[in-house]
Amino acid sequence: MLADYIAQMIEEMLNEGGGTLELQRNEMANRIGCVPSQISYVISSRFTPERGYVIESRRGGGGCIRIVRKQMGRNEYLMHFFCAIGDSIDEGEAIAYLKNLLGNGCITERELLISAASLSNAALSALPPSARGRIRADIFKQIILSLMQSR
Amino acid sequence: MLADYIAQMIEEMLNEGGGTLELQRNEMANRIGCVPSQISYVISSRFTPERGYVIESRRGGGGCIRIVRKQMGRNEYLMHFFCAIGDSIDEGEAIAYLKNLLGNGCITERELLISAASLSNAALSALPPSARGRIRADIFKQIILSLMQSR
DNA sequence: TTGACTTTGACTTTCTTTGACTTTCGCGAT
DNA sequence: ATCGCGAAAGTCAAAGAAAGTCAAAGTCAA
Repeated sequence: MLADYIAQMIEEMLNEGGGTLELQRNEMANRIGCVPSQISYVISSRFTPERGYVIESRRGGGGCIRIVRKQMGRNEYLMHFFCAIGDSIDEGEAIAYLKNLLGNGCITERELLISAASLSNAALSALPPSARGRIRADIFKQIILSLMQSR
Repeated sequence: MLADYIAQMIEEMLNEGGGTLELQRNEMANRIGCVPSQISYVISSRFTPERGYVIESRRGGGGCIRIVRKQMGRNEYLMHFFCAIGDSIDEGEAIAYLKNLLGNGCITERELLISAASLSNAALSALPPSARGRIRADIFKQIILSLMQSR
């Protein structure tokens, strides 16, 4: 299958590059002989943050896509929280989780403050209260994913 | 890419000059071998006030462009951002701000990642796109307030 | 047969490059 | 003083170069 072939190709390039890689979508699609969006598809379906990859890109002339593989470690722990959050969470519960993460050395005091600020009712005050839990859960999950990616 | 090359060049000259720099647009374009407006483009796209640069210029004979990298006190700096955010902000702009904060030592790499996660479209995907800018601005402001409190 | 995963391509958005045209400034001639 | 000229820099829009998005169509296994 094409997608798997491309994924394997990217994997190899990542190995050569010691875990990082910059590619040009059009150029690569050309070499392989597929449409450019196929490359996008492979990256978005296989090289996700959940699987430990960080993706950045730039459009326009000289644009490129950069893939970085982060090595997993104490990330099962974070994944546990990720799952525990569920579809919705209130501010108090979120702060309890953050304190837990602080206690386990997953985040620093300042990181807790920043996260708590992002998840606060103050930050979400423009939303109807009924919508906040849902959005807060989404934000919290993104934060945890970012923690899994860093260091 | 040309623009990046020029930007890097300016950055170096800025370092040599201890944070200030005067250049002549035509003369520089000539040296590089590009059209003069390319210099203007680089300056307006990369050396913006949002990123902490002040630009002045003089036209006419012997005219020049002067670029100053300004450093501010931490809280003053943070307040500047707080105001700059406005009522609404998109993800790209928010990330540019965060990178600036990182560059000025106001936040760490990990704190950038956490903040970027909170402000990402992914985190706000449950909201209609038209509402995201507004909420993102609120969250960003709360984050900045939390930074002003800590340390 | 259905549902998840792939493949494709048309269309959109973002960033870059270029050049024509405008505005401003300093200076020398009047 | 001031007028006019030439030397800058500013502005803007068109064209070009990538990457992103999305939905329709295809494939394949349960």
